[in-house]
Amino acid sequence: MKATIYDVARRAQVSIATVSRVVSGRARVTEETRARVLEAVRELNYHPNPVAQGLALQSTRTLALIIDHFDSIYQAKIVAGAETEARAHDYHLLVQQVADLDGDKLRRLSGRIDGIIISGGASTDELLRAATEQSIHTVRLGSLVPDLRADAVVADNYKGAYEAMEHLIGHGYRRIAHIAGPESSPHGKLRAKAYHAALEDHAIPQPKEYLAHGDYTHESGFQAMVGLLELSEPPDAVFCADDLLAMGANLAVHELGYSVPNDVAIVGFDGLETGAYVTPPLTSVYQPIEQLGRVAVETLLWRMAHPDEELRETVLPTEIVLRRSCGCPAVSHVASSTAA
Amino acid sequence: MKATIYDVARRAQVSIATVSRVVSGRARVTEETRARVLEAVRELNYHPNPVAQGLALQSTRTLALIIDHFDSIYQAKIVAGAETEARAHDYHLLVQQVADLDGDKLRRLSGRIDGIIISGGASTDELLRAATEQSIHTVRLGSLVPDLRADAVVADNYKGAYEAMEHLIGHGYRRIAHIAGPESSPHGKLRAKAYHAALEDHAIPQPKEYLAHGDYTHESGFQAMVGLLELSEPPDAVFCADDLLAMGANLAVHELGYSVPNDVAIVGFDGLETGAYVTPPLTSVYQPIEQLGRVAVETLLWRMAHPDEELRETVLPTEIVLRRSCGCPAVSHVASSTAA
DNA sequence: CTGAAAGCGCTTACAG
DNA sequence: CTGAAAGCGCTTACAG
Repeated sequence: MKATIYDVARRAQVSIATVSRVVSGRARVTEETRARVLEAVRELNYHPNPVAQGLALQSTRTLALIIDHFDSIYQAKIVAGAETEARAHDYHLLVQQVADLDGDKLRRLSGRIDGIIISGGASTDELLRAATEQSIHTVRLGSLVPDLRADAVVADNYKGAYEAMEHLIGHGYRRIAHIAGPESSPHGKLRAKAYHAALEDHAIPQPKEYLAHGDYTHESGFQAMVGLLELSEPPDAVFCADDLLAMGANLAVHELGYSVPNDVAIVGFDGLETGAYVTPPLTSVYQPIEQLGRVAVETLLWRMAHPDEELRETVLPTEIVLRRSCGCPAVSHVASSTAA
Repeated sequence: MKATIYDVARRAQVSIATVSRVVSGRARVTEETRARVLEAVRELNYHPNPVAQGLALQSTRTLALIIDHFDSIYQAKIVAGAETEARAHDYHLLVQQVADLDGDKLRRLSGRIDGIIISGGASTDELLRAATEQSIHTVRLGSLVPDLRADAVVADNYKGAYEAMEHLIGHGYRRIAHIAGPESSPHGKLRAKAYHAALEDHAIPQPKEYLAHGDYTHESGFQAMVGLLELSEPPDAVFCADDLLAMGANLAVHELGYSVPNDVAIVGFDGLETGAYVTPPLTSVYQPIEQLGRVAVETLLWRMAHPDEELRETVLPTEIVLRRSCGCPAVSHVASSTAA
């Protein structure tokens, strides 16, 4: 029922080679034959079978996006950006949830894709070696890693976090705690590093108890904050490694009868829209998540076209969004954001 | 560099047919040859090329998930569920953002997938006709539609919304408003219908001004609530078509100097975890979003195996999660939820 | 049980 | 410019 290139050739009285040429536009064809072929194509509603093309061309025109778990708005936005950019270039996007991608899993996937975008944490040394061997181009959602043959796309985690800290310090807070991400998070590590550096640079003490850990969930932020508030000298400000932690922390402050930002100020990271709707609206470091997905695809496509260029790392700027949880007297929950 | 079936055959001293047989396990082979082939497979690290298999078998073992835009936690969870289930059956998942999928776009996709899961709103009459013509199996994330040849997977929107209304009525509220979803949302329509029915059944007046509309964003919920509060007789409770609307509405109440739930109670829909972390924690109708994605894939796979069975609609139950925005005196932001 | 061969639907040197 | 043919890497009747 589905027309093939043979059907078109027969109807247009030409060979399949000619049909292929006019459909692909990759070679000169007489205007007259071309018209005949096009006519047949339309009549039969012919569309080349992409699988057959894939076999002949050794290219699938599909990319894979690999992230350990698709369960938060972050992943949704990465997918949104990546799919949009892929589609703009006539590529398709496959998604896969794999935390521990290895050479073997990669090999099973490799036949159906031309390249992969992989969440920073899962792109291990072994994996990249395997990818290289199978000549699968790879871009990391994360920083460049020495000796790993993978381009990188990442937000400026360190700088963003540092600015958040300077903002808190500027408000006059001097007992600043940090609820960090899990140990396994490369981004989290950079944000924690900036936390320490900013305090150090401003000669502000940083007691060990002021460093707590969560796993990027609301509840872990809640728990961490409870711990912080039970300290004999609780912090007067907390910088959280992401907005979910910050929202959890914020509720904990309320639950224990304190107030944000009067008793303790809070700043998050990600700049999620939802942060504008908690009480008080959450100050946060915005990172362009959807754009990260878009640029990752862009980079991958570029790499596929230029296999021998040197590694490229794209660092996207962050921007602090001032709302009220930091102590700023904002006019409205939306108007005060500096980000577009 | 990548081993093909020919390489394996040569090494094992058999024909490619035999290699295919042992690798696929679809036919009897002497234990001895089988061992030789397996040995060669291992040595060469052979994995069949899925594209070639796809061409030969006329099946790609990949499914497409089509939703207009991947930008909220809802879509992330659908992807999570769908990909998990697909992977469990050795299928892959392609995602695509298309609001107005039509026969033509479908045809371009059809060569690379065996079936599609499509967001309710986009599965029009025309589309389904096209899908049927191309014998592409389709499952709707939404209700069954008369005369449309597509299985359906959906949460019990009507019942969930009705229960939410009864809960508010049980609290004693009598001026209950509704912030509905956009006109284009099938789910939204059902929730609005339940709103009206519950009031009707309890002989509670429902002034026109109490029906507002949003587009499932925080900000539209905020604006709608502002409008409601400016009424000469503002509502004392508001049922929102989703949690984002509810969070926006909640902030609006605070911004205008009122209190939730004392001045106006709020109930949302979706039961997002994040709703537990606003102030006050949001009562909501939980729907198993990830499971919707999982069951959609399950249904699609079942349909592919049983093309002639009659249409199937799976309705998943919702469950009201009592937190504090409705007026319930909850012990903790988490402990009071009735949902697991 | 095993192999030779055709077929899945394309693309692209190679001739003419 | 156009066609015949080989090739992409598999699967599966059909013989033997």
